[in-house]
Amino acid sequence: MIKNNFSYSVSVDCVIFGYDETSLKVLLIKRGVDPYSDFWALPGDLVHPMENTEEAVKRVLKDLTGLNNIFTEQVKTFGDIGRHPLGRVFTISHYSLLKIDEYDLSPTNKNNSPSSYSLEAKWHNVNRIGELAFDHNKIFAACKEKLIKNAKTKPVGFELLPDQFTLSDLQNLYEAILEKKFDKRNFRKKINSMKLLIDTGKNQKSVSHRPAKLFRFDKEKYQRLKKVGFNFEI
Amino acid sequence: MIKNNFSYSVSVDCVIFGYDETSLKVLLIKRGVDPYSDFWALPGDLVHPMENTEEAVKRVLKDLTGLNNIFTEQVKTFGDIGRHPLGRVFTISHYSLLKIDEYDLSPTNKNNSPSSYSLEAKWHNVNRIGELAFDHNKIFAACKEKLIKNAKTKPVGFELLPDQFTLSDLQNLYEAILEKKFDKRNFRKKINSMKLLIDTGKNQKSVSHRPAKLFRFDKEKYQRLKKVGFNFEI
DNA sequence: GCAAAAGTGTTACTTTTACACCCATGC
DNA sequence: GCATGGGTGTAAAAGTAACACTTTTGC
Repeated sequence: MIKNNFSYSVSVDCVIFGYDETSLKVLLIKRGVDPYSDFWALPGDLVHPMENTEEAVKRVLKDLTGLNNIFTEQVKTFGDIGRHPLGRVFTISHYSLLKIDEYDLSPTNKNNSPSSYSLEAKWHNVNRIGELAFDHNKIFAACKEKLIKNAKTKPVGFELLPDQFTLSDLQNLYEAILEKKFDKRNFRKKINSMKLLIDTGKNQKSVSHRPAKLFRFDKEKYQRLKKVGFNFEI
Repeated sequence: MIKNNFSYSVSVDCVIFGYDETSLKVLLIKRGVDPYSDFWALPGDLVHPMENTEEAVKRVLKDLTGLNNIFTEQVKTFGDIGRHPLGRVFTISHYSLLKIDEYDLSPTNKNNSPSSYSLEAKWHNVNRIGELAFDHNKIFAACKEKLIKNAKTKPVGFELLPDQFTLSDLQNLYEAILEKKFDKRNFRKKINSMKLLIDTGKNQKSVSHRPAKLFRFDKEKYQRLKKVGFNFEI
């Protein structure tokens, strides 16, 4: 047998999380081709010869959502023998966080062109996903675990919220990610003590209760503080 | 151009840490072949067609050290265009922790058969490594960062110590990894409160000061506690 | 007997937790 | 005027940080 060291394929897969003011969601595509035709799967694609891994991820996300500015982080690479029926395919998994209001998936949203492999894309509650294609359940689990871990120590939550949000939005989001309830006053005390939110001066409109203040996350200040050794922590 | 989706190569690289009672070390090999002949590099090898990623890692570690039981964790995959001069090679990096007393590298140690690519293997102080082959400096940095992060919240330190160790050994190790001094009494109080050490009843021998007690880490108890929600933390 | 590291408790300070009522708005 | 979620402070408890002297051994 002639030894050929260049006979593998490499793909990226994205676990795209969103938050719809109620629960944490993941964006899955329904495959339209074999293998695993009609199974729900993670969006992904082969890494092209002339692009870096991160570029492949950005391309997959752009093609699926139309958005360029999606937060992304590499999680883990899966490459077991037999994980793909067509050959040895390693996949570098990532989790991505998108502001669901910037990509409000609806049946009429024409941005939505999942990819040549897929028929449709749909948000799924993270606690209610069934059997996925390939080893995607394993990949999803690893990415969810990483999101949870990161949420505790990095301000990733803000990537899932609209630019302006209320303190209750923020608390509800963290309760959804960490699957844990917080005391309202203690939660606000902690957030407040970090001094990373900017009061926009605006309030909620047309709510049938006292309107909440709207805040923005001060990303620049966070970057500065981080360099000086500050640690975000929920 | 005919599109061939199976034209990449995938390797594993290992950042092997050790601790010699003084400082944190990393085991590097000196390359004996081009590219980067005579450069120090991370041990690694291509993933063979009929082995899983983890098997490739175990093989690399076994070939280099003769040891089977080395703790290992996947860190990050590097696959930029041009990172390898011979083609598109993705490398899945890992950090590994070994008890340096089980592999006491000396010029006469005949276990030491670094690999077909290399001339010699040598421990380097983690703070004094020069320019490495390929993008190995970047890989090393990522793995060191992950080790530091894990050391704070998982009992990985014990993988670097002999089976029996003193509390000062443990403190010195954590001071070396985290580059930070601890108060002796507070450190012991914290370790003690976790109740994860077994007093062997034995003491140090032939030291010209009061001999310290020797302890072992209770791995089984830790596994049990972890399931019930216990979190290790230094 | 002296040098060297082992071992050991108490107090101040900081952080975390628990908890209940008034406020602004829409209907 | 009532239902709804928004907004606020205080006290007890737990955890963390600072600190100094006695003990045991080898030489």
